[in-house]
Amino acid sequence: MGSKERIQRLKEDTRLNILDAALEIVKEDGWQSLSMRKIADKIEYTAPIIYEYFANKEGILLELTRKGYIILFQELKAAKIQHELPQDQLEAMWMAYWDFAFKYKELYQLMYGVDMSCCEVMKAFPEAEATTNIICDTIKELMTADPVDDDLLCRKYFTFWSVVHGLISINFVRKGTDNMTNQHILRDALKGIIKYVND
Amino acid sequence: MGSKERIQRLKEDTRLNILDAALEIVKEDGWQSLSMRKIADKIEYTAPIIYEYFANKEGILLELTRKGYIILFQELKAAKIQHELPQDQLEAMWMAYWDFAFKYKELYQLMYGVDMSCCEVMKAFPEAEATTNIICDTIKELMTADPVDDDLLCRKYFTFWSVVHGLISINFVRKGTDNMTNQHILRDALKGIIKYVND
DNA sequence: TACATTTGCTTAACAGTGTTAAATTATTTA
DNA sequence: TAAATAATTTAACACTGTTAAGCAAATGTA
Repeated sequence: MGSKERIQRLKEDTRLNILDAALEIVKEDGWQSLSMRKIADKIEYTAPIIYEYFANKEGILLELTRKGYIILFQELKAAKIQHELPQDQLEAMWMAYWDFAFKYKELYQLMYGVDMSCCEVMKAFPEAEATTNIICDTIKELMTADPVDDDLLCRKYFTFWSVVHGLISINFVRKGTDNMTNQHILRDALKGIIKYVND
Repeated sequence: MGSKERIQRLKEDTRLNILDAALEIVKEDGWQSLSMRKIADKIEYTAPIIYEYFANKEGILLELTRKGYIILFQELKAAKIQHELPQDQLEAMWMAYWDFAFKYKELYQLMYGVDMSCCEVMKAFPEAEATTNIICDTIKELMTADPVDDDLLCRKYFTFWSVVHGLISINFVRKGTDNMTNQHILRDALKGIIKYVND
């Protein structure tokens, strides 16, 4: 009677199907177009069964947000271990962050969109904190002061984040500008901040 | 028979009332909560009459966006004329931009929100272009090369914008951090960019 | 003044949204 | 096979934006 586990596996399957379907719809027609009935259509069920897998629509969005942070963290990690020096690691990680934003545009919009309640998400998800930490750790290594001022570290992280996020936002909004130019701006800006990380 | 004009004035009045009501609702409960029926309630009418003043809901949002750009431009102008040197003007203008974002938080969200179709708005509104121009003009004055490379100018403007917008986004999301600290970060970052505007 | 016309506004309706409760069907258990 | 349980759907509610039809009051015309 291992059918219990088989059923459990099937349920886990449709749970993932729901998330996949949701992301697919968003990729096709944007976040605004996402609806419970459309998801149900895609997985060939009716809307109410989704509520057996998620508390509500926000539950789905939250899970996708979590998924986004997990992917982002992996990409940051992969970028980091390819370099030795902290300054190189830092640059590589922010470039990876940049790449993530465009490779998983929809997830990035969900994670950092103005309309979303990122504030609560940050606290709720260890995954979100992990991405912050892996970067802050590297900045810390780069800072010469001992002990490192946590407040200053935080400010440095914000400076990085704002520059990169700002550039990404600009790119989402103004699709006209070619990606190469902006990547150039980004790299220049990063080098500048890294250079003056101790001031 | 000046009643024609009186009626015209009344119509213009309710048009403005609709915009005011919309903004008020958003201030109270956020953009997500804004609905045609709520607007109608506030101006003591029923929903369909709104369509006599605006094509649809997006028409209202577009008009509010326009309003936002008009205000922003005025604030930038006011900041600019209080200084002589271009570098001081530039810093003052970006600080004014920062202040605008928080003073008119809802309008800023509408103007630069990720979900909005800013791309078309930028082209459609002369008001949006005016704000870009007043800043670009000042950057131009600061650039020593003659003739100024338009592409480089554009990149410089983007650098500024991304830093400021990024910091503002962070502040909207992480309300915990105190405003003073971030304003300090902003001023530092601005001075840095201004210093290295010719490289 | 009496009738016709236009205007202002509302009610009703449609298609869509998220969500819940009841009804139904299928599956498993005894 | 009958009872119990699980899986799934249908129906409904309260919303959303938006449109068409209807009504009532103001206006123009004779």
